[in-house]
Amino acid sequence: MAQVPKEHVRRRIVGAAARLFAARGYAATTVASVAARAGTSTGNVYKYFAGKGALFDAVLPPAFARDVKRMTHARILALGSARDVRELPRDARYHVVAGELLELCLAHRERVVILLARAEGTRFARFAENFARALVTWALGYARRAWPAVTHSSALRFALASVYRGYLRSLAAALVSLPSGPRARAAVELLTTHHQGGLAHLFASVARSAAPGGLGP
Amino acid sequence: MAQVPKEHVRRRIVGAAARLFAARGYAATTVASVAARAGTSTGNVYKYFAGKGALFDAVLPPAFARDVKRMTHARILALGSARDVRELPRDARYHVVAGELLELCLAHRERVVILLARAEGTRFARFAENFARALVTWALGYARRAWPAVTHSSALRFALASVYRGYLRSLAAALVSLPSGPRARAAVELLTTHHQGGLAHLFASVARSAAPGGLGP
Amino acid sequence: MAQVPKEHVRRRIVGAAARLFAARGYAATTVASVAARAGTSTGNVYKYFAGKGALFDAVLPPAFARDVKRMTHARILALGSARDVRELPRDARYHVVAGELLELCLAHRERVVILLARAEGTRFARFAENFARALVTWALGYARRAWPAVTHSSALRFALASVYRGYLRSLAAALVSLPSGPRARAAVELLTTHHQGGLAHLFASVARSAAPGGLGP
Amino acid sequence: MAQVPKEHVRRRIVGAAARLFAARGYAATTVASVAARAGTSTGNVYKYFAGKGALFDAVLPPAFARDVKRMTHARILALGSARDVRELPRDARYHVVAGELLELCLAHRERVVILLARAEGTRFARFAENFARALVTWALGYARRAWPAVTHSSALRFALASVYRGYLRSLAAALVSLPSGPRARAAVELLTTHHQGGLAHLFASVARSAAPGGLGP
DNA sequence: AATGAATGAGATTTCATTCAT
DNA sequence: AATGAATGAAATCTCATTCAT
Repeated sequence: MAQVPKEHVRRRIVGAAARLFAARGYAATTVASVAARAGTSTGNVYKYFAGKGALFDAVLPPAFARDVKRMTHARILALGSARDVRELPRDARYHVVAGELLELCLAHRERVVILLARAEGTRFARFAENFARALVTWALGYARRAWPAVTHSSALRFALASVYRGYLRSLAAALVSLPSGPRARAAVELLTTHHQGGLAHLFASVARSAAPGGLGP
Repeated sequence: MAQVPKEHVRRRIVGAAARLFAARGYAATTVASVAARAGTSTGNVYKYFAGKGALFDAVLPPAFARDVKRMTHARILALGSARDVRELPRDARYHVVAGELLELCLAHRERVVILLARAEGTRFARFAENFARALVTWALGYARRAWPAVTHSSALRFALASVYRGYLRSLAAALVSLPSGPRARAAVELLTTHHQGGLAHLFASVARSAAPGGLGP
Repeated sequence: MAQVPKEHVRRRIVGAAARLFAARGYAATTVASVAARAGTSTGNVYKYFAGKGALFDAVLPPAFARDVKRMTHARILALGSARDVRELPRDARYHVVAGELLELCLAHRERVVILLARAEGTRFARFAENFARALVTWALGYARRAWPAVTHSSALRFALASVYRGYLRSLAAALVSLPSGPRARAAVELLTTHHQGGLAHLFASVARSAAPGGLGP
Repeated sequence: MAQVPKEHVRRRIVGAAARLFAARGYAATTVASVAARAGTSTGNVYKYFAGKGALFDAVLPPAFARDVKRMTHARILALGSARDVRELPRDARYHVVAGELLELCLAHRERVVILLARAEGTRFARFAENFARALVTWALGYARRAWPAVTHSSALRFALASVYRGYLRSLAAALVSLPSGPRARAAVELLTTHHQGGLAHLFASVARSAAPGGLGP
């Protein structure tokens, strides 16, 4: 009666792959280990997926990457020229967009980690890098509005790219390491506080044309 | 090849391995590619090193990891309870220690990158993670002195760990991507500005027991 | 599926297998593809046949191979010592036998193709080769009657074997490629004209003990 | 000292592959069996060839197929409108061209077999088919000159294609089965006698618009 | 000491065959 | 009887490691 590949098994395989890809990376994960964790045989994985690549596509559909990129851009645009999020009204578009992005990430923890940090060997190997570059452009656009005195050195571009990559990875790590929703949410808020506080301090620092100076540990 | 002194060949192999491990990661680097880049043969690599693992140990001696850890700890301790680095006198111990750490990283770019971001498949696979955990402990110790009102939730511990991992990775990326010393230095300063500004904002935010609020893009 | 009589399903499977074996060869045909084309499941194929080998036996029973061999031999014997088929009377035994062989081949196109050209991997892998060898013996027997001057060199034996293999394969190709009966018949006649004309020329040439000389492109 | 992959081993591998491909076909030959027959290991084959496909390319370079095609065409063109090769003078271009083609085939026995009959699974899978089609066109061009009364039915085209495929295969078989040069030469001459005699008979038969009639066994 | 050819274990993928439903 | 998911052996290919020269 099994006319269709059992959705149950399929989900187990995708789930096992997502966990292993997120933990060890795509290249370092063997199909055999995915099968074992999914409680099936290596050969059977190929009943459901044409190959390791197709399995990856099932774990991380290309559309997902586009969504993450689009929503992140939207969040930056929604800031307008506000220097501090707290200036914005409770019902500002920013809060809606930021909330949606957070929900997306919470709902797809492993995917986010894989996309941002474990995609070695896949078409997304350079995604985090390219994404960070896009974020820099968007962030500098924001800086032009909110901190007009900021000058755009190549070191600044580089630092911003790193900062964003780190922020993204941190979000990914929080999502995958904290299984409970509320704790993950709390961590994401703290990370965002740090990230945005750091950027404000960085832009202020650069705007003063002063030598940058640190504030903490 | 009797013209080439033994030590010279050894250094060439270690150098080639360092570059390739830093660029592609340990697991994705083949011994053959190391030999080719070092201008020797695969077989000869095994005359100098017992195996790929031993080659890795030569590239990244355990002592190096300890040094990075120790010096980073020293830098945090040297902050004392200063909330802003700019409060400290020009000749404060902090500046000495921070300078030394920076020099160490600049002098061993590839090692730092490998240690923090390309150690998949080696004994240091989890180093960055563990290191970040230690940093959290030290950072919370600092927070107790500088921001006594800060409470230690597990979400805070987690966020701090992520923040540090991101900071370390960013430093690593700057070191490996910016070959010129001055540009690397500039980027490292900007990254540190962001990092410390973010932490100050984070601790202040937590200390106010207020909901955390962002400041930037 | 209780509506479908057992024998009906069996025939569908054998038919699908025959078509696929003839088109791609035994080895290159998967049981799954046979099942799919037969409109049933792989598992069910094994309800009717013990394995892929048994399925092949059903498609091409050993008796069929014997029939082809016997009738071909009969056709040669029926020639007697006639050098040209046109010498024979309309109602000569030869015409009966040749007609029967043609009908057999037309009625079992796929089987003939498989037997002569697509049996790689089966017990009939060398059938065409052995058959051709037998044909050579029979043809030399005929030559002794019709062209007594012909001498039996090993090169002649070999050439005859090849000629027969080619002729058989050509028949097979005509049978499988030309679905319409009349066109297949026309092609078979042309092939036979070529084949017999070629043999007559060959024997005449050898009988003259002259260096063989060609006549066409 | 072994700066270059040993030509000796390379030749052994190519030789073993040529023999096995010719005997069993490309698809049915495993790399392991090639290695075993070459007296080396599976893995080592990949030191010399990028993969099974590259090994095939080494056994049968694409240029070889072009040569066979070109020279065969030249042989037909060199016939002009002669109905019988024996009409041509001893020093006619035809004899030169035919001799060259024969030498090529004798020098590359296995290649010819593989090209014409054992290329399943390679880019040459349909070579024999396409080649035969080209030969038909050339042969009909010749027929227009030498036998102007011949009409071109589709059955004739088909029969000619089969005849040529058979002829080519026969040549291939002669080349690979008869190790001694003189015997192979003798067989090839007999095959050509049969082939050309058959064609002459066939064209004459069609030209008479009479029902085709056979002449032999 | 140096070379690079050779080895063999392990990864991905295919498919004949089995088995639970 | 029928289904198609599951299995596992075998094929292609990669690469750390060894070995003859």
